Amino acid sequence: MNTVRGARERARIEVTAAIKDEARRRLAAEGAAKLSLRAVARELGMVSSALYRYFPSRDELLTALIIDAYDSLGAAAEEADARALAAGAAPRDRWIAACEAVRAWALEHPHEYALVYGSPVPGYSAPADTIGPASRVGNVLIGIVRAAYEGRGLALPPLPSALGPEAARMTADFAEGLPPAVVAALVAAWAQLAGLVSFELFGQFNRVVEERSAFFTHAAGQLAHGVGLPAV
Amino acid sequence: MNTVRGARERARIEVTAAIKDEARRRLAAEGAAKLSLRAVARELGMVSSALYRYFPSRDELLTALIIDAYDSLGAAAEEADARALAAGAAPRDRWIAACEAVRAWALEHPHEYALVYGSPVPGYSAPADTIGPASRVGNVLIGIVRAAYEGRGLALPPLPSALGPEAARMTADFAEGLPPAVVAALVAAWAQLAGLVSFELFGQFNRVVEERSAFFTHAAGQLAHGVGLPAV
DNA sequence: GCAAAGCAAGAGCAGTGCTCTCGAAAAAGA
DNA sequence: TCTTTTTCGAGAGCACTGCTCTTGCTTTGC
Repeated sequence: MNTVRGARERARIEVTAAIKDEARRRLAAEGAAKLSLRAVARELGMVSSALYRYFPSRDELLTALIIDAYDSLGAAAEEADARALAAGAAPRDRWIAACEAVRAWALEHPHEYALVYGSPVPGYSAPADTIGPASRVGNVLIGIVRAAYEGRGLALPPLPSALGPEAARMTADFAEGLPPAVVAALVAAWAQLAGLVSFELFGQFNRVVEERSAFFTHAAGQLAHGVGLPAV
Repeated sequence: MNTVRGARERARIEVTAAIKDEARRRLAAEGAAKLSLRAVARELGMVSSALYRYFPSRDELLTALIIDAYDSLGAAAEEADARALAAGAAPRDRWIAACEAVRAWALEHPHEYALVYGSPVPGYSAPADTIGPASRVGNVLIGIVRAAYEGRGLALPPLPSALGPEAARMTADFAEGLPPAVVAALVAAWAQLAGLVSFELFGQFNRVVEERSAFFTHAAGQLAHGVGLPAV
């Protein structure tokens, strides 16, 4: 099923890719709000109605870009962790490396980051095709913590009883084998990481934090501590 | 300067308020992306060009809504903290109360929250009139930590030396008297709080966290611990 | 009482997302 | 190989957007 049938099918794949590329270019230049199908079509030398053969609506185009962005961000985190692992880094340093990779990717692709972690029109529920790519960053973090845990265990204060069942469910769902308290801390740390990156990217740190890079590294270390990663 | 001069000035104030109210209504109903000046004008029985006498552009209208949202959110946090304080709550419980007030406000006004803490078109720098209202929530958090510090001091691990000058500058800028390590942790916690709320609001916790409320309270407690607030 | 300023209305421009129809080209079936 | 079906690009068109400019009317300040 991997073979491309005919010239038509091949052309379709190429045109679809060209549309996404051009859309990504315009996204990087002007942001999601000003991304217009007509402008993309114009730049590609086609008429706007022709574009609807490839994407049924502007939102569908954006969804495609979102999936690609999740994948790109996830890959960046995975690669950074793999590099740290190959260099023999301790779990805490792998964690920080992964966090810094997320931040670096976000700074390089601010509008794409905003697309995935900014405000996706509250109330909007992401289509199912996004949930796989969306979890890649989370999985990297889980993997790091799991490696640390399997090495020598992790010391974390016990969960309040109100959260016991919920943490157990989360553990069963996507982090089997880890202590529930660690999983709960992990999910929170994931959200907090995004908060740090978003604040820097969206200007909330203007006039507040100047040494962004050093500050972020320190905060990432705090997050590592929060999920129980030992300082050494 | 508080007296309203004539009927014209009074009318101007009323119309301006009516425009903002209607815009807020449409914002809550459909989100910022679909907020249209023409629709607001239509609903108010005026023609779209008339609206430009009150707001020079759509972005200016949104900026006005942003300022109001910051103020409303800040007031909610301040009130929650004042209530907790009046009830004799310990700093940690005041902290959690303030965090929960932020979350509750966000859940009640999702689109307005998205307007201020979502993606404000990266690269856009907030106009100066927003920085006052924007810092109200931060000031609440600072006040709580300050009360705890002045009571009995706070134990926090020392800062890495790379962050010393930056933390000292932040301390001098908006949290005079607190230990720099606490101020750095405070700023990070503020961003992390927003990350937690944003993730819940923007659907990132779909299929991940179910018991949102209990989870948030637990995470807020972790944040309190991170800034050094004692558990008792 | 009168000139100046403030205001609403309307027309108009350039742009948008999206739909529909039509003719040409490619693919599939006979 | 010839015919039918599917796929595609182009163009016109609809309803909408932000925004500007001009035209009169009303309120204000002198």
